[in-house]
This record gives sequence, C-alpha cells and structure tokens, in this order.
Amino acid sequence: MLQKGWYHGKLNSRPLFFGTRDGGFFVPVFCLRIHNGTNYEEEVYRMAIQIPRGTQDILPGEVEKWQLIEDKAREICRNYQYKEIRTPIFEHTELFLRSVGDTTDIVQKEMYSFQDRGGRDLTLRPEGTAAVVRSFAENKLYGQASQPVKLYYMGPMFRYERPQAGRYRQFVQFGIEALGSQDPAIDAEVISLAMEFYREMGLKKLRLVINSLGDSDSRKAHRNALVGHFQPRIGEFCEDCRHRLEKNPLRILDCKKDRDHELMGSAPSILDYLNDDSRQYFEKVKDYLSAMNIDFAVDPTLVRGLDYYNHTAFEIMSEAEGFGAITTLCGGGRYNGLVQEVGGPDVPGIGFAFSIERLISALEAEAVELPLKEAIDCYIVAMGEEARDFSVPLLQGLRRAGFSAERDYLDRKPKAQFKAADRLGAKFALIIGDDELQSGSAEVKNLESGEQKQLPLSEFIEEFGKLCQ
RNA sequence: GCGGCUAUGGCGAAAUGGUCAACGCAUCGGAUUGUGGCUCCGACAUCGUGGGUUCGAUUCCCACUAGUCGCCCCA
Repeated sequence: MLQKGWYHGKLNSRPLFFGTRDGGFFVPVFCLRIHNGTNYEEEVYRMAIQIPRGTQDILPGEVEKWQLIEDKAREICRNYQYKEIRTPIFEHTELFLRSVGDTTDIVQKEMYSFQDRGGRDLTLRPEGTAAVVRSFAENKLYGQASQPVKLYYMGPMFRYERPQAGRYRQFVQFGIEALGSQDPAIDAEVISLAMEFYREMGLKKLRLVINSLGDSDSRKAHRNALVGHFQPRIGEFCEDCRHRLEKNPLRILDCKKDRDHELMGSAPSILDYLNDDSRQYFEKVKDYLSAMNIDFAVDPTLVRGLDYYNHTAFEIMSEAEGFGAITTLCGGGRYNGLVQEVGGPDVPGIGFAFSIERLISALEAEAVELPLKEAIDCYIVAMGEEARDFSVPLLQGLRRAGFSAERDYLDRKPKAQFKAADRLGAKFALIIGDDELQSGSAEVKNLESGEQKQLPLSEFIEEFGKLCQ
C-alpha cells in the first residue's frame, strides 16, 4: 500500500519511465500522485536533466587551461618524436580482460560494459594502453620502417568509481607508448618525457618513484615468498590485507593500517628476486635517469594496478600541500608480452598515462599561473540603428583580416557597450554613430591609454591594421 | 562497494519554527540623451527534490538526488 503523496524517479525501486509505444524513446521523469493505496493520477513533467555523476562540463574560462595543456603535450611529443594515434572509445570487453587482467579492480568493478544490438560485448575504455597495443598488433605496425614505434594518445577514459577529489567516471588521459625496443634508454626517455612535461607546465613539487617488477618468473617467485612470509600470521592483519594475501600480496606492503606490523620490515623485497638480466636492466635505467639529472626514489613496494606491467614501473606524485588523498599524477611501466597477449608478435613496450584533471588540480595546488591570453583586438561600439547595421559587414571585414573582434548584440547603451569591451579586454574600441557615418570616419579609442583617433571608414581595415602594429 | 560532512540568488555567504530571507561580488537600469575602469541610487531568491512533525517549516525529522572528504583502488 502506497502512502499518499508524490512519487517520482523511483517507485518500488524501479525507475519510472515514460516511453512511446515503440519503446525507443524515454523521458526518465514523471510523477505519480497517490490519493490512497490504489488510486493515482499521473503527472508527466520534465525534471531538470543533470549531468551524470562523476562527469564534468568544461566551460569557457576553464577550457583554455585544457587547450594549453593539450598544446603543450603535443609540442613535447613532437620534440620526442611520438606520433598521435586515435583509437575507438569502446573496444571488445575481451581486450581489457586479457590485457588489464580479469582479477584487477578495474575489470572486476569499474568497467562500463554493455552489449550492442548485435550482441557484441563492448566496454568503454578504462585506460589507453590496451587499445594502442591492440591497434599496433592489428595494423602490423611492427613491420613499419621506423622503429621503435612511438605513439601518443589523448582522450576520455571511463571507470565506474565513486567520485572524489581527482577521481572522475569520465576523465581525460594523455599517454605515450614506445613499442619495439628493449633498450633501457627508452625507459629513461619515457620517464623523462613525463618529468619534462610537468616541469614545463610549471610544477615543482614532484616526486618520481621507480621500481623494477622483474620478469614474470621473478614476480612469481617474489609473490610466493610474500605469501609464505605473511600467511602464518595473516590473522594479525586487517581485513583488507587478508583479501590482499590472495589477490595481490604486494599491496599488503603499503597498507596504511598495518604499516607498523613487525612483519612489514622483514618482508621479502622484489629487488632480491630479480635475475641478473633484470637487475642490470634496472641499474641501466637508473644510470640514465641520473645522467639526465632526474631525481628519483626507488620504492620496492611500488606496484601498479594493472596486470600487464613488468620490469620498469614508475609513478609521479604531487607533493603539493592540500592536494588531497590522491597524489598520483602519472603512472606507467614496461609491458613486455602484452602485444603477444592480444595476438601480435612478441614485441616489448613501455608507456605511461596521466590524467589532465589531476594535472590541473596539481597546478592549482601549486598556484601555477598559466599564460592564458584572452584579449581581443577590437570592440565595435555602435550607436543608432544605422550604425548597428553598418557594423555587421565591418565586423566581418575585421575578422577576415585576422583580427579578433566583437560587437554588442543586446542593443545596449554606449556605456554598457564600453563596459563589455572592457570585460573582453579589448585593445581598441571602434565608435560609430550618426556623426561618423556622415563624416565617413570612425573614432578609434585605445582602451588602455584612452587615446582617441579618427580613421577613415573607406579604408578602415588597413588603417586599423597600421594602428595595431 | 563502505563511512563522514554539506545543499540558501549567476557566484560567495549570513540569520531565523511565524508579516517583504542580511550582506558582498557579478549583471541590468538610472544619476551622466554618444565614451569603459571611480562614486552614488535602484532592480534582481517559489531557501536541492519529495514526504513527515506542526496552527505554521528555508529552519526540526526521514528518504531521495547531488556535491564534497576519506576508505578500497587508481589517472
């Protein structure tokens, strides 16, 4: 029996939908007014539609930051010779099961998966590497003349998580991948590109942490050693750690609750399980980083959340104060064997990805001033109907000549038009009214100096160009 | 998936169980009939949504939604 009242959104825990007969169109809003348990009247109305949880609109004023970051990222990729690749936003779910790993959190609880009308199992990409590697194998880029193949991508990724500072359900990642080389110098290059990019953006409080996960044999041996180490006394650890013992014993090492347990300090380190090749490889990467004056710390507990990583792994964290709980700006590592996993030849690879959202937060946390220019060249202050008409082609002429120009569209008073010009940061105001139209010359005011000049309307664009120089 | 906090105009932000809900910024209008930045005056809110308690709720209670912080995990 329903209580008397209004119901909307959900009724008996089922969403209320109003749809047409063909079922193809839904307006997810309407209301039921219950008079008693059985009588009700419907009132259909549209509720304001809100942005989906964990997503954001990037509005003018904010989007300029994004553009700047994107430009900078593209620029540094040119310098380092990474070429852009664009892959679909959704892929076969299978791709992520096999690459990211079907026991990882990303796959188990964070994927936006769906079936299309043809019954295909698809997933909105939760990360970028899998698709790039798939494309590399599918398009046989390993046969390309220039090797290694160095790629970058930039675009939205999707993970179903509870939003929090620095965490969104749709977020934009920039990432690079270098495929086809097993030279430790390429590992160092990938890391240096990331560090160099952040440096150029103006971030200072950064911490680079690296580790080697070794090859799959060393990882396996280390894993067994860890399980053996903690197993006998796992009862003394927190609930999360007890799960981790099976799932990902390395994670126990950076548990915040059990940090001080005596078994933590004596736990076996991955670095003791590296074979000679892996060890030497790691040494070489560190040497190269030092040679480039890149500061780093080795953290043997650094693990990455995706299954495909091996050998070099790294993270860049912000140490800016008040940055919140999520400090990782960038994460990456080597993934030898991944290309094979998705059906290609055995080609090694390494890459990283960072989120633009977190970069912007870090820039804000460090109060970095970005060079965002927004001034326009000319604002036309038109008074009277004739002048307003005249301003239409004039505005077009200015813009065609390459000037940024604007006029009033709200029929505002001259005073308000000047205010608008001011707000846009206009360098000049062009004033036309009846007098000017009659005399054939317009007043041009330099809004910074207040200086005012007359320019002939007949060759206004040329004269204005000279004035701007 | 779990827990804490929050929800007042375009933005920021007070107060209050009871006639018109402070203030600041922004915006628009006026003082100044065609010249911005300063000053003064004026205009501008069905208090997230839905229920409940009450004579009366923006205020108290519940649910929902959203935001936010933290856990898990990650970019």
